Amino acid sequence: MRAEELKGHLDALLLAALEDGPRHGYAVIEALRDSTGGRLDLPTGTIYPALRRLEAAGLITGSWSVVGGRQRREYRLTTAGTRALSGKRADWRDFAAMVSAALEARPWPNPA
Amino acid sequence: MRAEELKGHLDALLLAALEDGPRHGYAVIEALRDSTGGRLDLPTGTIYPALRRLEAAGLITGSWSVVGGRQRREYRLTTAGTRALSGKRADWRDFAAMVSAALEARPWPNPA
DNA sequence: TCCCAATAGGTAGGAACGCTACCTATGGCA
DNA sequence: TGCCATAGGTAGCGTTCCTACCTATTGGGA
Repeated sequence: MRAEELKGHLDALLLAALEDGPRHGYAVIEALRDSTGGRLDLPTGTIYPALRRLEAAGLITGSWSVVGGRQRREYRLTTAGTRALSGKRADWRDFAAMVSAALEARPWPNPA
Repeated sequence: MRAEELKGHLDALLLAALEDGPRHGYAVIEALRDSTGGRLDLPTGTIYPALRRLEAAGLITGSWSVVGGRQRREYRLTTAGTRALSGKRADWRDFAAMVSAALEARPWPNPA
């Protein structure tokens, strides 16, 4: 599945992927792929700018490390990020309920 | 609720609002407001361009009429629009399931 | 030995889409 | 008379995600 429709929800997914421990960008991609059964396979050009955006917003912090000769930038949630995640989870539930209601609604229930 | 996160899903909502009969733009806004309990209150600057986009795509057709001295442009689903709606409903369900999975996932299930 | 795939990071530029802020017009009410 | 609700519309902006690139290391296969 393409992520064209993700607009506005990607941040929540990234924060959720970092919830259980620090990860570097490439591992975030794999985590999202795994947690969605392969349906969500995001390109690096989506992930890396998004992580920098979240870092600039103070929701995550990144630090460089070197593993096996390769540079890694590991990100972890900040306190603000943890708070933002729970807010975004609630937003998602509201949003999903709203869209489902509008999509499934019978607009002319013909009240008795 | 703002519709900032609607990107990509607005079309489905508009088509759904037209599913039970033709409506003009203003009535579409009211239908969405009603079917979501007032949570989704979209501005005209969102609705009118979107309806024209759907018309250009052949998913709805519009026709002018005059009601009470006011011009109205009534839109109705085309056959392609009906087909697109059921496709978009399925897309929404897949998308919602995917995001929910990723948001609620326990990425470290610590397999036995 | 050389090249490619996988892993890991990144940028530049563009397209899509919804929003804000406007504008026009009618009918009815204060 | 002026304003609000109804009804249609446009221009331009900002955000965000995508495509298409680029660099670099490690390890395996030809």
